Amino acid sequence: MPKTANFEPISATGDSVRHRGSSNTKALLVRAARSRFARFGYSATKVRDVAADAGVNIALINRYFHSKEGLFEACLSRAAEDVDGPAEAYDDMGIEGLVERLLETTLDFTDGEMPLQLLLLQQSSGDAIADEIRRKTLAKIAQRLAIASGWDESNPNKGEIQLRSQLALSVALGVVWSRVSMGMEPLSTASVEELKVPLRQVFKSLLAIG
Amino acid sequence: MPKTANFEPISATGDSVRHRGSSNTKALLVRAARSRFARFGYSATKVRDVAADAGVNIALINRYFHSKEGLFEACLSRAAEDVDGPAEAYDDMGIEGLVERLLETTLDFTDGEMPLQLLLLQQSSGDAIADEIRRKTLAKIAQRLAIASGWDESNPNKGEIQLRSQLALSVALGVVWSRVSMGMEPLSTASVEELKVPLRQVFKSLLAIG
Amino acid sequence: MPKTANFEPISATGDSVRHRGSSNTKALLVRAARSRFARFGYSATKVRDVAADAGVNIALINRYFHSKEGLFEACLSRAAEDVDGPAEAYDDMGIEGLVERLLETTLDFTDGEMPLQLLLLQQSSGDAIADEIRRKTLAKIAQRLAIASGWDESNPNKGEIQLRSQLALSVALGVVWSRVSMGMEPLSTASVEELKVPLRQVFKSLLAIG
Amino acid sequence: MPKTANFEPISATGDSVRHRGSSNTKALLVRAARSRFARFGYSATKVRDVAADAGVNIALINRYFHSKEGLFEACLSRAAEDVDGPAEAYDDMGIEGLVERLLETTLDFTDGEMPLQLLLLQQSSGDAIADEIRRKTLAKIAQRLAIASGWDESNPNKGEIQLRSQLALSVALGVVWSRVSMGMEPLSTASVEELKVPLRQVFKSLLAIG
DNA sequence: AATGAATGAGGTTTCATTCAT
DNA sequence: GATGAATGAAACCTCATTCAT
Repeated sequence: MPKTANFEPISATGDSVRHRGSSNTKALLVRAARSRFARFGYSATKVRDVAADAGVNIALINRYFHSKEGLFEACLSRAAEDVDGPAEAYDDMGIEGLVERLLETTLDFTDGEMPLQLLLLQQSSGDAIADEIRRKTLAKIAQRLAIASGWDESNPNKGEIQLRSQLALSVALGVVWSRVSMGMEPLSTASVEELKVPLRQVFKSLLAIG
Repeated sequence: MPKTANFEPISATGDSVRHRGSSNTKALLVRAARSRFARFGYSATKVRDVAADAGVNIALINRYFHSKEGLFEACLSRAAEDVDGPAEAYDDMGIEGLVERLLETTLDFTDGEMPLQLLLLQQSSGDAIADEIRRKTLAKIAQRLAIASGWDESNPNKGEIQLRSQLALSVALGVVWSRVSMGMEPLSTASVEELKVPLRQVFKSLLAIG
Repeated sequence: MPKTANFEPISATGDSVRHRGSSNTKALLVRAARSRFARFGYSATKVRDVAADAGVNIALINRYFHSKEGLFEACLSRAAEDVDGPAEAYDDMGIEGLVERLLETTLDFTDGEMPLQLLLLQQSSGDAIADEIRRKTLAKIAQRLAIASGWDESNPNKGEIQLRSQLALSVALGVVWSRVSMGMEPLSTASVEELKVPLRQVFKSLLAIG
Repeated sequence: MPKTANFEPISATGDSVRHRGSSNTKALLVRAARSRFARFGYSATKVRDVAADAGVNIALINRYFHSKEGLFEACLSRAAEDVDGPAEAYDDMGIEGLVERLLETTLDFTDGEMPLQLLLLQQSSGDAIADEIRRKTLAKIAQRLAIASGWDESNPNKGEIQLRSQLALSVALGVVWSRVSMGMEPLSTASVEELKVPLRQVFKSLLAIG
């Protein structure tokens, strides 16, 4: 007997009136999908559940995104955009600001969206296009960390800086996974302040090359 | 239309002799299954592919492990055992030895099995029993790190030590994922020596509480 | 993996003005629908494509024809009417005129609508009502051929005449199908004159009972 | 309310025991599928009904034929083979024998399979590969008729002979359709003898060029 | 009257599992 | 004990139809 537990529905909104407005529906679907994709992975996520979470009819997923993979790519693109946004902001923030920003992204002491994005980037659909987006987005994040921490084409240490930036990103991914996806206790429910101190030290030791 | 890439078969053994002895078959299946479960996740793994990798008939999976979830649990148990083995060894190794051991586990400069085990522990089947094994195994690993780094029921810092141990484990998981599963470059192909230096510093800063 | 080719849109009219007057819209829809129904069959025809061909909103199909089957029946009725029109004309045309008329219908050397009508009559929707219309329309055509070629309640050969009339109709259907639907070459692009000679002989041999 | 009548199941065999033997199952499926494809068309045919007709589980269709289109292509290939079989036999039969053979194919006074094959060749799935098979098979049949009736690269009438052969094939297709698919009465239930006379004359007038 | 969003039924396909040899 | 065929549940997707502006 198949047993794959069917994660309980997470109703996004209570009302179930028709005709919510199409621009809104897409956003609702992407949000619901990202949450499931990020936490349960691509193949364990059922489009029916995503539609139920968003409170819309299942056929709208295909109407707007053409397929389950299209929906996944839309989530990834959103993630890529969200990461793209503050690109320039990185440039002149210095190591101190960079580390604080990475802490914020990892520990999410604002609205709770960024960790889901990071989690999502760890999920593969097996589709080549989606995997390319994932890879590029992660590479871009790492590259920004590298640039902000002194990477330069002419820098003799550029190789090491790149490596350390990818390690820093890996740390962020690992911590987010342990907290959000695995729910490791007490890590998951520890206060942001408790975690900031050791993590800040880790990020500094990786990104601040003397 | 992107096609969901169907991961190519990976023959576990070169020979394809029939009737290879039923005791051996189980081990072949577990090894093949662990590889797929760890890399592609539970639901993206097809038992037919596992059987093909192991070179055995698909029905044997159900005969030996009763179900796909049974096979997954068997893989997890193996992982737990592998981790259980040197339990006592941790006790008296001190911070230095502990860090070196964690480096070894993470960077895998021996036989390449440990990273797969860690990766496997990140995969959920959605099954309550299997998830409980995962959770407990991860908790046990973290707890050992904590004990080896000074945790004690009477230690006033025991909370912080526990937290830092879980962070160290999270770092290991994140790095293994980036290297093995994502194949982040150049991190993935960097030499162990290159990575040891920054990672050692990270683990030390987390586990050595002054 | 072969992809089910999605027949390209065929704009029925060049202009795409809105609010083109509801009376005209029905005719546009019927013309577009007949073309698709006749060439691709009932179930392979998508109402969305018909609406696109006609340049009108898809919901109008249901407003005007109540359902896809209603639209199909409307097409059939048009076909029946087109065939009904010159009914009386048949009566006194003699075998010679009859054969010439059948040649014209089959080879369509005027406006190109008749072959579509014949093709349409070969398509079934699976709906009982529509199928009854089809059957009756075909029977009526055959009966006219019979009457024009000497059929009479009191004619001792009336059975054979009816049979031969149905064979003649079958020949017309088969030739139209080969030319228009299958596009059999060089039959499809042969000149009317080339085809008239052998076909005339066929029709005569069937309808002129010595 | 959608009404597309669901053609009643046609049980091929009464018993419903398991494990019929795989080689047999494929044949059962092809036979059941050909019948439905030929009579109702590709898209009106539901694989579930085909499986039910064959008395086997629906999943076996995908196991053996990979997809609905694969099943359709298998049916077409069978038709092509069936037509290929007696190829050489055509060569030395002369016009008389050729006409008799065409009569047999059309009127089917043996086992009732050939008309279904001809009907099947009139059905399109919209798939390019399948359509190519159809086209080639029909072309091959026509070409054989042409050769048997005197076609030759050096024959000055070769163009006309080809055209007349395609017309003869069209006649056969039309008659089969009227009888088998439409069930035109009394044509459909007329005795073979009644139909042979007029049809023989038609085929002769088309294929015997003086 | 006309439109675009939303719906629900039903079709094809996948895949873990079980049966008989 | 081992195998390949067969099964059934459930997933994704399509499409005719209806609602609300």
